[in-house]
Amino acid sequence: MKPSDRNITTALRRHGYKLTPQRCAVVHAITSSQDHLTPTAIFEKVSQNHPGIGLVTVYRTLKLLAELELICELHTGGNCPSYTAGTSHHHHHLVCSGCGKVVDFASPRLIEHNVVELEGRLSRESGFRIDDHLLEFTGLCQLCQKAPASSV
Amino acid sequence: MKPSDRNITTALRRHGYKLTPQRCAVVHAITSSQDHLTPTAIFEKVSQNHPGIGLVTVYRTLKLLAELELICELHTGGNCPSYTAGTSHHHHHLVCSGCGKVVDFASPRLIEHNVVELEGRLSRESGFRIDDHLLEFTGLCQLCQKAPASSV
DNA sequence: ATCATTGCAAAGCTTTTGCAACATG
DNA sequence: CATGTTGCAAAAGCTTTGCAATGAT
Repeated sequence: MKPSDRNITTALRRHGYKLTPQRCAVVHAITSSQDHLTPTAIFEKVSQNHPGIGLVTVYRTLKLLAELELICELHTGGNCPSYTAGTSHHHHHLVCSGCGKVVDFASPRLIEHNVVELEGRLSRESGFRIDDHLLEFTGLCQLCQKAPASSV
Repeated sequence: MKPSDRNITTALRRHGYKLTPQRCAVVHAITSSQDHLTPTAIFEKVSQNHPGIGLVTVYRTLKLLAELELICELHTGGNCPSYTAGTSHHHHHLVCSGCGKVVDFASPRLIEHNVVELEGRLSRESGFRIDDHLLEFTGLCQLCQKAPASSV
């Protein structure tokens, strides 16, 4: 079991949840991928090593992990959310509008600094209590730029 | 008909689409609201003045308008996308994680400037052709802060 | 008059819920 | 062993598609 897996599984136990093989498998599927995966993709990945698992269990596990903020839930369009390892540590997104690929990047200090200041201003003006921020770029990845304008 | 409506409707005709009362109604529902509306909300709004309309037509119209970039499609979580007037051009979002309310704000010049520079760097490093960006803050709006921790 | 558009109904998806059987701590 | 968890099946969303009737240009 990878260290990142262990972080998550011990967190689960700390919160009083039981550690089932299914949960471990879902956790591993997420931590062992760099990409953002949809529930169905995770289900398929898990099914390879763990044939009996139910899609329902994947959904329930994802919901649980996201609520505990042990994984990151992202909505980029399409019908499904997608999930990725790593919590709220400020990584931001670069989303390909062609194939849906998502690349994370760390926000440079300069931006973070300005964003935090902006947060303060917005909070004062709007009355919101701001908890988090996300900077997202959309465009076309290298492959999709080369590809002839596909049906998408 | 509001000027913003006219912009959109003439754009539709320019693209060779017919100008039906249903389409006008959907356009008007969107331009006459400050909020981001879900397809169902738009359907209900339109139904008031236009009882016969089908939800299907609303979906089709939204899809069309979003493809032509005459309205802005936003995914914030929950199961539905939401739509708002204006293209995606540089307004950013403040999303309440309690009630889902979305407030737009214009990004200050300082941020835009830094973001554009970051875009260049990311583009070079990742090979993406970057088309747009979105800065999104999440938090709790004033009402939800006051509300006793609800079921959400 | 023509061809896009509408609305209905039905299908397709993703996601959630009810419940008996099961397995973890 | 007790309770949380699983998996099936079925329900509940939201969204799309097929098709005849309608209506804009």
